[in-house]
Amino acid sequence: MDAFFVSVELLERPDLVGKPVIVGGSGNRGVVAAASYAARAFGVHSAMPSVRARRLCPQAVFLPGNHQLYSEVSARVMALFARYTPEVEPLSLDEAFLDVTGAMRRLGTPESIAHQIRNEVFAQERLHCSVGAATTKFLAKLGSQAAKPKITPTGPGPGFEVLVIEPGTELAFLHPLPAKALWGVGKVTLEKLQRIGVETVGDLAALPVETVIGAVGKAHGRHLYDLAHARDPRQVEANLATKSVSHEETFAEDLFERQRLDRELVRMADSVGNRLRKSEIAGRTVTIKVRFGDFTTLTRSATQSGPVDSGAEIARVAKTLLDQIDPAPGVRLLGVGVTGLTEDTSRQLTLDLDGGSATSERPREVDAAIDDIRRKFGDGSIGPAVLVDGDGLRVKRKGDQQWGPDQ
DNA sequence: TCTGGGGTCCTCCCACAT
DNA sequence: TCTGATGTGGGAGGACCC
Repeated sequence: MDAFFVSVELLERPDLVGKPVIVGGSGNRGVVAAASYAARAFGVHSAMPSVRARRLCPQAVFLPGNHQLYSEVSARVMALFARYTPEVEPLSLDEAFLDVTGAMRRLGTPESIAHQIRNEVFAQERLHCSVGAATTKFLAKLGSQAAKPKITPTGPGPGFEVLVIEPGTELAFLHPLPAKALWGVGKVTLEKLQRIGVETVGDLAALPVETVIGAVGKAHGRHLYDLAHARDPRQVEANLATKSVSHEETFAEDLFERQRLDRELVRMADSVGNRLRKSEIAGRTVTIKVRFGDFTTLTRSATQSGPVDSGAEIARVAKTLLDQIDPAPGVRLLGVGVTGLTEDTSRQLTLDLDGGSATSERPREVDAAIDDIRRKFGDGSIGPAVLVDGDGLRVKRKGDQQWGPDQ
């Protein structure tokens, strides 16, 4: 999807079409989630600190973003894709891989299918998308990027809309591209590659694989070398299992008090537990993440004997992990996550070696009752008592603060 | 310039078992 | 019984993606 978040917003705000619009965090610690093509002409791009974006383009209209709405639109678009092929692998809210091999006899060439999808997405959602078609996922992705509208100083120019990389032409397309275009080449890897004289994908492809491995490591080097030769054996995989569920937040101001941090942990653990139970999964490893004011970041984790999905249990483990960290320098970001996920949500019975003392474990019925109440009356209807303050109960939901704390 | 949130994957180190 | 090699899982950190 092209400038997805912004495009969804413009459906509600047609008065802003053609103007520089930025979706993202408005606060001093926020970042740009998406920028309209008019804003991009000023050098604004996603992941840029909002402060800088505002400096580059003071006339831009900032919108706070609506993660829930984008998820709903995304789900409808993904459902539309599924009418073409069951092999749909969502990559994010606004991107997906489709394996249309099995649909070609029914629907025509990949190029024809791509146009049909574009037209149908626009007819249904009034949103534009760009499509790349190729024999591998990686090349299809590069194709879709190349097909997007072009950014020029005078505004957006039309793109290819659909770009097919025909079999046999892969290397001619790939090799002139900058090495940064390869999946897995970010700032650090690019510097390592530049040290051995690599600027383009073609430069990398011309080197012996051992040289690439020497520069960036074994697994990474082998992978990049293969991509540079247009070799990408990964299949489109529908129904990929989630591997972790987490919630993290940057605070508007650094926090120093342990009591306040504990409350935030409970809030986040409650959100993570809620999402785990909604997905009917549970995980054995609880991880906390702490980022200090100077941006140094620590993680601490603990693996339990059995899977957990209860907010109270996750919070209990998270608090013991936080005991290992001194918050005195000031905590900028706090996060809680669960990994080692399994669909087996049956709870491990533990030996109570304390002679029957009360533990934090509580019957599953309590969580089940909470879930029922939330289904009927909304997420904010019930929650841990510690989260009740002057404004009532405040719980956290995914996407509540997607792009940084508000102003 | 000053850096969000939700993820995945890889590497290194260490402890422990074989 | 001790020692070294090897495999494995957990923990921590980091790079990268959208």
